[in-house]
Amino acid sequence: MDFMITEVVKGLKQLYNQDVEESLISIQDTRKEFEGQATIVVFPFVRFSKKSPEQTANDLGEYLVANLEVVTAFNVVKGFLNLSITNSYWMDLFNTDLLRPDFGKIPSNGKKVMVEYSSPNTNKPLHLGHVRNNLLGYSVSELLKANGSEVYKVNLVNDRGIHICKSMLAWQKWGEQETPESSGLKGDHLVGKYYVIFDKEYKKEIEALKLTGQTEEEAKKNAPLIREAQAMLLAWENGDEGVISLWKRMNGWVYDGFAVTYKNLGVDFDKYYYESNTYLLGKDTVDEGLEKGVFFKKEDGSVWIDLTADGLDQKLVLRADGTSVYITQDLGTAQMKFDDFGMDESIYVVGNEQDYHFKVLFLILDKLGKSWAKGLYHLSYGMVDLPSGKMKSREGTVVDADDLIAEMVATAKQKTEALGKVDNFSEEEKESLYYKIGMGALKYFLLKVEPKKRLLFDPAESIDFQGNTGPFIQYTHARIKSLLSKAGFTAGVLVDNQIELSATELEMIILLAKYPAEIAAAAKTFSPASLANYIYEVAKMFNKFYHEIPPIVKEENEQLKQHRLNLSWVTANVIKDGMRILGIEVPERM
RNA sequence: GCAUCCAUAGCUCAGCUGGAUAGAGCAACGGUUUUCUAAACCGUAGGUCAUAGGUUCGAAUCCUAUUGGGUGUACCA
Repeated sequence: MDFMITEVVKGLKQLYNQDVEESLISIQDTRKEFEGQATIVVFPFVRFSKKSPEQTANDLGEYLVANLEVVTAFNVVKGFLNLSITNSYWMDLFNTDLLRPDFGKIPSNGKKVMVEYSSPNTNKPLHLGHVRNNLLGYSVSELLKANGSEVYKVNLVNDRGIHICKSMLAWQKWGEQETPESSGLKGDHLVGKYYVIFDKEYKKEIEALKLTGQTEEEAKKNAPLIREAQAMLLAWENGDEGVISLWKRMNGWVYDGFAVTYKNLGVDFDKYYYESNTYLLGKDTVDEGLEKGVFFKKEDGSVWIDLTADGLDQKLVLRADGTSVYITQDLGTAQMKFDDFGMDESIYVVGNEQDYHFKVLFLILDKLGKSWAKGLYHLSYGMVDLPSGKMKSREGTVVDADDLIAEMVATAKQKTEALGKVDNFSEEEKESLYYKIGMGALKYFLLKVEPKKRLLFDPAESIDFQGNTGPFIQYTHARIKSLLSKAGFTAGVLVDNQIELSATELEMIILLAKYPAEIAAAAKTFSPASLANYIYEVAKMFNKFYHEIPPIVKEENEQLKQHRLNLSWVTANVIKDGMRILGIEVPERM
């Protein structure tokens, strides 16, 4: 439609002798109730046309009909100029653009982007909140790749700290040498079990201390368990061999467990970073900031930054004893990541409870004069809520990722079997299909919602297989595949551009043609959700088309048959490719 | 208190840089299968876009205030 904008600019120049920015011209789809396919809003032009909106639209309409061959007619409704465009224009577009095997592939834009996501703690298994993070991180990565960027996916593992020591200590005390092998538990679940035990015992100690007259706060500080955990952390930092080897052993169990969950989720990483390696970073950056006068030192030796002029608070960046806080290592890690990859943009996929932290982090890096600071972006997403309230991992009231996956696959199995369409599938094919459908439902459900919005997850009712869902889209794809094979479709056969198009066929071409623009728009806003909703539109449109025309397989007019198959083929390609970006597989049959 | 995000149909969500009569799905009700997969399609019903102002030819969209909710405001990570 770019040629249309160019022509409108020329027309306005000729009609009213006015130069107009292209951005002032908005071309949109004509609403169904009116004649035409493209609509130009003329209100912005009346200022210089000095005529009524209707008259202005008429002038422009006449100009376009006279000067553009593809525009055959126009009508004016209020300030809206509706243009009728020849079918052959759309057919040419379809033939030369959409039918190309590489339709939807966007050439490289030369940008390097890092996406950091997942970032789990190694003291407990992954839960539903992590699932949202992982799916978002993975699909945003794929989205940016599809838009022509070079993407590095990294996972910064939080493998040290007091919370890790809690699991370790509890295992030491009550674990009786239990291992994943001896217990049959997945490694991350085993470790998580001891994290919960720690919390339970810790709470008991607090209650006991409160009975002796201590306040809640004192009791929390003085409980023997927490003191032991702190001592363990200190020993760890001092390189105590016993603690380190226990740490390695238990972390190993967790990684084995995570590997399984990641595989099931279909996510992967180009590089892992570990906080046990990065937690001392950032002190150089602090020195740098002091030199540049960005930071200042208080009498006690602690280092701060004053952000009150930016509407934020004073923020500690280094303790008086010289040890790091959270933001210290994030400053150092940001520098290290840039030194490693030299990326133009860096996306942090982290929940919205850390909005403030990242605001501060990016602001500090900018004040330090880091040229790359403007390429940093916090992809913030809302929490996943349950009808019963919040998930609390310490209390074990979470929706566990592995349980959820298993449940989804089981539901897919049950629903598929009830439909009785898989009788001629092998056992292996069945298992693979149930997995694809179950995960498709889960992934689509989580991804179709705008990241920054909170998401309500009702295990009993939320996951559906009808309507705007993953399986609906998968089903549409499978249906097209079945159609193409029954009809003996060959790709790459062009149909004469004079062929008659139905209203739905025309709508489909227009919708499908938007695919590359949809990818670009979704990439720009880091939002898989908009792409997900677009794919749904495509699938819905196909189903409508499929129902309102007679069976294609039996169509005797070869041109018509080939054209309808072409249309189906492009639809299937767009669905498959779009779903791939979302990290969702589409089966060939279901 | 301050900061920040959110509020659209009974429920879950769309609604692009302001554009025409605000759209889907689920749930409810009715219909469609001797023809390519009915996990589909068609129809009915369902709305004061939280409230009140403002800007504009035009506001769900932008601005201000108010209400309700989430999150943050740690020398935790």
